[in-house]
Amino acid sequence: MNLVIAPADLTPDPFNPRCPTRLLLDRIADKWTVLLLTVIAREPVRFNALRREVGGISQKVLSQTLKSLERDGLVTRTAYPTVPVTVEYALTPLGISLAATLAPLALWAATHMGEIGAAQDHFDSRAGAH
Amino acid sequence: MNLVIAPADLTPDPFNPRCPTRLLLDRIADKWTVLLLTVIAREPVRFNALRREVGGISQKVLSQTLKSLERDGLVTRTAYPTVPVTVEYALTPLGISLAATLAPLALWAATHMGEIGAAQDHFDSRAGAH
DNA sequence: CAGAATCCCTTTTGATACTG
DNA sequence: CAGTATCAAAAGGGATTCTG
Repeated sequence: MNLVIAPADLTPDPFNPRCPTRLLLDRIADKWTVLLLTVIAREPVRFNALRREVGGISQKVLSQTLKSLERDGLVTRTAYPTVPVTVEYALTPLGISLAATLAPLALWAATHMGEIGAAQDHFDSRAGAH
Repeated sequence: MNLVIAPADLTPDPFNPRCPTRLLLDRIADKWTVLLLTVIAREPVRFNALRREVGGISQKVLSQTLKSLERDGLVTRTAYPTVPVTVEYALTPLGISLAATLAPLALWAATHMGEIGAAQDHFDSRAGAH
């Protein structure tokens, strides 16, 4: 049984640490990046509003992550000269396309996380059995 | 006391640290999990072959990650009583469905990583300009 | 071959305090 | 409001050694 999830030329060689998939994963596979991307995708949002929406993230980490996203061309940062200053984060077209690619993941999670939890319980009960 | 659990939604509330998307990301958003999933998806594979295919991963981390994947019900581990023993890892149906959901990401990476690199160069050159 | 165990270092993350 | 600076804690990850 051989599951082909993409044409041969679209499954880059993990042999090569420089394959695009690895480069992308090294960038977005952290605790917050994907989550921030999906939240900003809903609508442009300000710093502290974003922080409240994503419960549990510290100022520092939010700031760092947003800076990385901006550097990667996925997010724009717009400062308005109000008093006090307000800053709005939004997705770039590139960010929109990545968020769209990531979106099915949220659906998968909502559908299948229960199965994962059940598998964990089963595994743990068997491990503890002896 | 009447607790209403939100129905499965395409955009779950990141407000709640227990939303399925966050739970899934906390599990798979690390350096190797997604990569291993996509490699095993191609065909069942043995431990050291897997390690060679995914260059750069240590025995310890490969072992740990595979154990987590097995615990989550995403991967099966089958030991054959050969001498020496051979162990084959394959995806479960759940793992196959997750790998299929993740697959478009590899295509996105192949298509757009160049743009991210260009954005980084642009950002860095502007930052260094003053 | 397929790991488990150990040691150790690096990166990530968080808490707290302070600034324009 | 939107951050930065600093310190401390924790997790992640790697190199090496050993075993059934």
